[in-house]
Amino acid sequence: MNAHTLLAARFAEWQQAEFDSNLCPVRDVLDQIGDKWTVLILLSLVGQPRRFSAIQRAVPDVSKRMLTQTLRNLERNGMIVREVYPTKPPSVEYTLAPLAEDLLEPLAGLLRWAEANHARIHAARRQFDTAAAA
Amino acid sequence: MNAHTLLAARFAEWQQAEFDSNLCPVRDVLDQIGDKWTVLILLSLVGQPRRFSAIQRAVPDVSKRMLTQTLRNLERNGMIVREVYPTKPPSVEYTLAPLAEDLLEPLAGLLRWAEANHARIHAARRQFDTAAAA
DNA sequence: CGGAATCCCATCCGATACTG
DNA sequence: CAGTATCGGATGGGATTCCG
Repeated sequence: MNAHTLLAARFAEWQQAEFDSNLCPVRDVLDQIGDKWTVLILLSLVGQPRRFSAIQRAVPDVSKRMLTQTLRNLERNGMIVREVYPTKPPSVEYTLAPLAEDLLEPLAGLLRWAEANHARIHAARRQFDTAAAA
Repeated sequence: MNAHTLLAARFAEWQQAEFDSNLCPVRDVLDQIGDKWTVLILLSLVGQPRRFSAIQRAVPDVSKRMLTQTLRNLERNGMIVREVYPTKPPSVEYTLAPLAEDLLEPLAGLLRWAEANHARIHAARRQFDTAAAA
């Protein structure tokens, strides 16, 4: 069963029986990974746990506020584990949970597609924009 | 090369040489598919072109405003083709472009993961929330 | 039918300041 | 060090109205 057939079939199923797009797994996962920092933070934790400030250095643009918020949300969803070491000053280490490890595989597929095709996308954009200018 | 190694390596590369997260392909694609309607609309077009109002029926909650906006954006990115038939009243048909067809494969992987694991996510959330209540 | 225009609210997110 | 609290601008997105 190829991807087309599968997706078309699943979509048809979701539509049936009072389709609630907020409950749909598609949106459930896309809402999570679609935000500004989640994926970059997850990637920074691949293969190595990191402390709060180490993540902030690895993902240069993220503010403390958004880093805290995104980490909390990831922890809530069972994607990362937060461990506090009661040293002085305190240090906190974040580790990918098995759930997130499982996510890496399909995520890698998506990112491969992104790298392979973002040139095509930008070309399409330029063409569309110059056509629209007329 | 497994997904972990690949992702860690790519992430390390992106970090080097004035990493601009807005330019990074990761964000480029996630910004696109992470919004509220894009993926659902793409799925509604798998295997069959549809007209504007047919898409709206297929994706029940979308407003005309957001449908128009999302379709424009998809067209701009070369993901769909818009064809106008000058009938009266006019009819407009939308078709998946090859770029979007290519995207279906990695997207299907992600959605499979979502369906397989959203129960685990909800369980983690319940546990986190009850723990936080104390 | 397939939009475009306008209004408006909700939230996202960054900047800044403060804290145990 | 690893946060929390607060503010305010930008953006997302729904509802409604109008149009060729």
